[in-house]
Amino acid sequence: MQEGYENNFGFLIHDVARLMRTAYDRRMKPLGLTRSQWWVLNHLFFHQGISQSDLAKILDIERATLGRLLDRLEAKKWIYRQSDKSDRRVNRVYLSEPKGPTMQTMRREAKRTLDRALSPLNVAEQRAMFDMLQRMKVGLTEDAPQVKRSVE
Amino acid sequence: MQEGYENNFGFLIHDVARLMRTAYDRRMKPLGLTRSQWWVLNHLFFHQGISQSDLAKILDIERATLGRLLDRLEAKKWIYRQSDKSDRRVNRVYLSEPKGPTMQTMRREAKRTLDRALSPLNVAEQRAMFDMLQRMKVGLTEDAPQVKRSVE
DNA sequence: TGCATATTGTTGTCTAGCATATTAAAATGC
DNA sequence: GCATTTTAATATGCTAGACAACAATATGCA
Repeated sequence: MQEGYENNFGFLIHDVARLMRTAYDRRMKPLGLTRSQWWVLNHLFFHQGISQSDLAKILDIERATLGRLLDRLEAKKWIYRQSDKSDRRVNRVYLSEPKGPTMQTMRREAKRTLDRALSPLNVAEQRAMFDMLQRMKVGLTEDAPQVKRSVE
Repeated sequence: MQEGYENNFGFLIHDVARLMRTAYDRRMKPLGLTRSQWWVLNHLFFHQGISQSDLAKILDIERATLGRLLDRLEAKKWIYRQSDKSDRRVNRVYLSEPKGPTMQTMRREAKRTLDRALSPLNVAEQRAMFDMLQRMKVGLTEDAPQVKRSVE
């Protein structure tokens, strides 16, 4: 029962992702925002007024998960929700204000964190890795959807 | 403010790890064990009687996180704790029994999940990726420790 | 010996994720 | 035009992770 590399791969990628996340969260802490929150804000910057469901699709997380993320962001006044006039089920989400300076700081810290994480790789490797990860993601997202459909 | 590949890299690896985890968890669900729980059991198999702190170090998670993981595993009778005779602070952790068949099933499902996730890559790429991830992890774990030390 | 310091494990609090169920509203079908 | 189905958002419960603070216990040093 040796641990061949196939066995560890899943945990390795998981670890690297986790370590990057915590490294980033540590840097972000003084700002009072987590990586996920910042990622939402960042997307909102480009999609002011998007509905929660659509945003969840873009971020590829569950609507429930996003809902609570937005609760926290709304409590901190980073965003506000406004229900759609023509479809009252829909909540449209807006950035309270394009909080420039904080956004910049976050972007800078994100870059630093990433640079450090990627520092053991040369540029060609970084590119290769990015490419491979993208292909993996596509494969994995193609897998998932059939869950909903299959009623045994 | 374009999203260059540096900006997305962190989120991409995060996504891939998450997708793999959920794919695996879906397969494991019938067994009543999550990926994290299985990973703990797997390590215990090779380290019967290890202390919680040491196990947390190996798994590279917080002691608190592990403690609660063990609570759940103990409640389900997969493991038991026994306090050390010569150092009463220490809890030693044991597998209740080397539950063979379940372990095998989990291992098989882990392999299937991984094979599918890696299917977009050829063997050389898989090797390269594994190698790069390992180097990244080393770099990241070397970073973290200084946190404890820095007061200010 | 005795006190300061370090270690172990737990608890509390927070974020984030999934799944499932529920409710409200809209869209569709007959 | 009403009944059914679909969709949007929320609520709830569970796991997992981090961090901080704490009690009990060891250890080290003066």
